[in-house]
Amino acid sequence: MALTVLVVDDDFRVARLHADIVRATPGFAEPDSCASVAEAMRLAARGVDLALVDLYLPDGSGLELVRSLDCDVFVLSAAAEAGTVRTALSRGALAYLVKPFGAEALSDRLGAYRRYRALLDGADVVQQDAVDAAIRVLHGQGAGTRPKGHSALTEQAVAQAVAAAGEPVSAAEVAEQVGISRATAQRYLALLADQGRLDVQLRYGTTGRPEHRFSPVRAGAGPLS
Amino acid sequence: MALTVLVVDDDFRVARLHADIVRATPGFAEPDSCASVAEAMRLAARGVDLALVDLYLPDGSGLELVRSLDCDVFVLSAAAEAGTVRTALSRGALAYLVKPFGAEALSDRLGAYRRYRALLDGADVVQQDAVDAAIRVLHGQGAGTRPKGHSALTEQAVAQAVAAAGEPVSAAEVAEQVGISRATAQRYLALLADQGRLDVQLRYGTTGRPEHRFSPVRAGAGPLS
DNA sequence: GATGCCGTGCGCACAATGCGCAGAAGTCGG
DNA sequence: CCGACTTCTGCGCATTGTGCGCACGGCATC
Repeated sequence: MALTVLVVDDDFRVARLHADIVRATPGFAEPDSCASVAEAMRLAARGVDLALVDLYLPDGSGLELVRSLDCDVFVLSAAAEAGTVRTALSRGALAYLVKPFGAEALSDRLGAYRRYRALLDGADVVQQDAVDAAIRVLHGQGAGTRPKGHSALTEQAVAQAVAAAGEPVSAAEVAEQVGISRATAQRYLALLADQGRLDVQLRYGTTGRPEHRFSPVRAGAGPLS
Repeated sequence: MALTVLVVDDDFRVARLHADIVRATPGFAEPDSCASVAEAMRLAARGVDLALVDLYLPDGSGLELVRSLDCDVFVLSAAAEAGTVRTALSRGALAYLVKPFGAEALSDRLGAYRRYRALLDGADVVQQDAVDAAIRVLHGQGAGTRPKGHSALTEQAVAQAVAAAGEPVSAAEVAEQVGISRATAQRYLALLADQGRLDVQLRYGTTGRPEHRFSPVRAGAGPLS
């Protein structure tokens, strides 16, 4: 039985992006989308397995919605205050993704959620082992499969350097920032771009090969220019 | 700052047992106890970090209490129906322990909760990797007992060597300090890092695989004992 | 004394990095 | 339009460190 998902985001482009990811993930039905607390409550009342909730909503608090919904919830939000994260988890969010994130990050967690449901739905009564296993499945290696020659720590450092830069940066600049070689920075930046997590622009105007400049993919609120 | 805990169980013997476990776990204040939903709401309103909630309560549903409480919640219950587990987690339970369980099971999870709080309280704004790390600390390996092939004495010696170093250290340095092999030091350091007790940095700059360097996790506001 | 389990060390496969360079991808001038 | 030149990217290879399977010693149990 395919799992039903409701995408709750007031930016229709973002909602569509997330719906596309759900659609592309095996085991999930065609997702619904809506843009407000009121509409989310109405659609969820029809029965839905999982809601993907942005915390910034026009008619109320996403955090309050997390508490009010009777279905499972993932929070997908640009809000990265530690207190917000804790409150969301405390109110029942089973996952918290900080925007911007790559399609694979969400897809992986959807896959993990499906396995979590399979473990708990497969039995009427569970032992402690099964409870622990289900929770671990849900929260296990959520990071995407990484090719050989790439380390999780270096990938994080590179992604953070780009995010912190506030403007497009070159491989050389990231290399200096992180303390790695230009070639290694280049490899990671290319990987992140391939995963859809970074945008690439070319800087023309000087002699020689144009420089690749990298910036975070914008999936947050506000119009894209 | 010691974390405050409220034990909610209508069996006073069980409540006392759980309170004793909390009392015996470092980093927690003298716990409060109560035996009903009404009393739990009243005591929690004064501010409490964590409630340990039994689902069978005389004046109402423990599951409803989980949703209503504004603090973090662990469910400790003999109720082992899969649907109940899912509902509890969906309503915000950060952990679910099926009665009867050993003192160590609860004590380990309290320790994991403390590290989870330290990770999230230690920063105003967090990155995705910090969110993931905090969740892993709460639900991952760190939540359980020590795996096979690890001794408490060695673990302690390794942790002390890192604490005493005053700067990030490599596995080879810890091995030399403690008098164990590099591979064994590596195993313990990796475990402690997975448990959220140590930070890992990579030392770049030479050809070959970068060296993992370990240091104590920077605690959040207030000293952890 | 035999057996099984636990924790450790050993040794090695391989993961992840930097180096250096070939060549890709531009600009510029004739 | 084309060749020369510049600047940058991508990649093969050597290097260094990690992670893991397995053997072994010690100890507890029968």
